[in-house]
Amino acid sequence: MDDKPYHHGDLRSALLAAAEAELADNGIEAFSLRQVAKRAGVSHAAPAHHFGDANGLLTALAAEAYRQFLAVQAAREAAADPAPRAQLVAAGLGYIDFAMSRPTLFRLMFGSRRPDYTDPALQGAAEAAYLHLAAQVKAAGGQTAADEAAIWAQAHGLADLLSAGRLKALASLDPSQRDALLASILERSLA
Amino acid sequence: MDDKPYHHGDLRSALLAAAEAELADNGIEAFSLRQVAKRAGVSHAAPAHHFGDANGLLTALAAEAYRQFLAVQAAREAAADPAPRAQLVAAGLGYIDFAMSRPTLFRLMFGSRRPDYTDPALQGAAEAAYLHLAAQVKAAGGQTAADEAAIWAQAHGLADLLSAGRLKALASLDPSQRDALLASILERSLA
DNA sequence: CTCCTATCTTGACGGTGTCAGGATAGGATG
DNA sequence: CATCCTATCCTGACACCGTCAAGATAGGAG
Repeated sequence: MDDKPYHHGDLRSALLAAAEAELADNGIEAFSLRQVAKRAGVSHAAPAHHFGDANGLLTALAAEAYRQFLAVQAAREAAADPAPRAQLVAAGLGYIDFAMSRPTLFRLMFGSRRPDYTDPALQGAAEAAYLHLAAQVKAAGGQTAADEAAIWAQAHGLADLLSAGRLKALASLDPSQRDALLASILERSLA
Repeated sequence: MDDKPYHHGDLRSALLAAAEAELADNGIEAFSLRQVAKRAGVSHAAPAHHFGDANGLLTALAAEAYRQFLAVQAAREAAADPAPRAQLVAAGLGYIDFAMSRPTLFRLMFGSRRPDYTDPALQGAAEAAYLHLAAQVKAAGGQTAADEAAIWAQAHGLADLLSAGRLKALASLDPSQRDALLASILERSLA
């Protein structure tokens, strides 16, 4: 039984984990800073010192989410054919995989204005994810802004619709079948 | 100067308009039912009788938004080449046009869980928009679920990223140039 | 041992959504 | 025309929320 020392030790990490769990349970609409504090076993005003305000917590969580977002894509790429086009498709599949397995985090990253994108940490993490995609597009032979927009929007659209449960035909497939179909769709957007 | 009669006359419509304005001004995160009531010049509890609760108002607003969403697409189609593939591209451009000109409504429709999709009115309006797209895809020669998903996700991804301001390269173009580029991207997703 | 600073708690404030109960208007019924 | 009746709208209350100010505590620096 953990007694509760006055000083938590690593409250910042605990609050981030509690926030992610709270977000997954109740959705971003019902997000409550006080509930997060209660889940972490701490008073309602404790988060203020680490994150400033509620949006500050969500900003830090979004930054961490962008890092995991990139990690999922990198893991997919490492397991895929090293040919540039195959790597780009693998990145797209990772993009979609993240959205489907962590839908509320994905929505926090792309569908909410609560995170503060002027925050250097978040801006850096989001920029890193974007630059990775841009580099993949260039390596695969893409040269124009249209090439970049096409593949990005294709992956993003699939990710957003699937994570929201709006593509029932694809959502009901086995992961392997679905990946094959998604890969074929992603390849359509390569010039 | 409008005096305020006890009975408003058409409070329901006035509240929907006020809600849309409030949404456009402050975003969905800061949406407040009391602010909407104040903007409509009515007490804070007046909306309850017409919409039940706050999500009820947003549900009705989302249903109306889906109708306008479809109307924008239809207007684009009417002004375009009647060939099936051109019609489908025109619908996609209307999809994106709506998202860029009414970003908060678009986010309400696709990026929020506050509207209640078990509501018959909303379900019907959203279904109508989907069926229109499906019919366009079929008319243009699409046969598989992949064809439908590909064009839908392409349009949706472009719409979502553009309305969120994440595709700066495309957002800075003239509308006519942008439409031409978007059309070429949409056509990539046609098998 | 003492102080000092970061950390956490308690208490308060205005704002929010929702519910209960009362006031009003305008049409339907007699 | 008079009466009722129901939809419409208001007032007041409640619990919850985010944020701020002030106090309590811990653990290291000197």
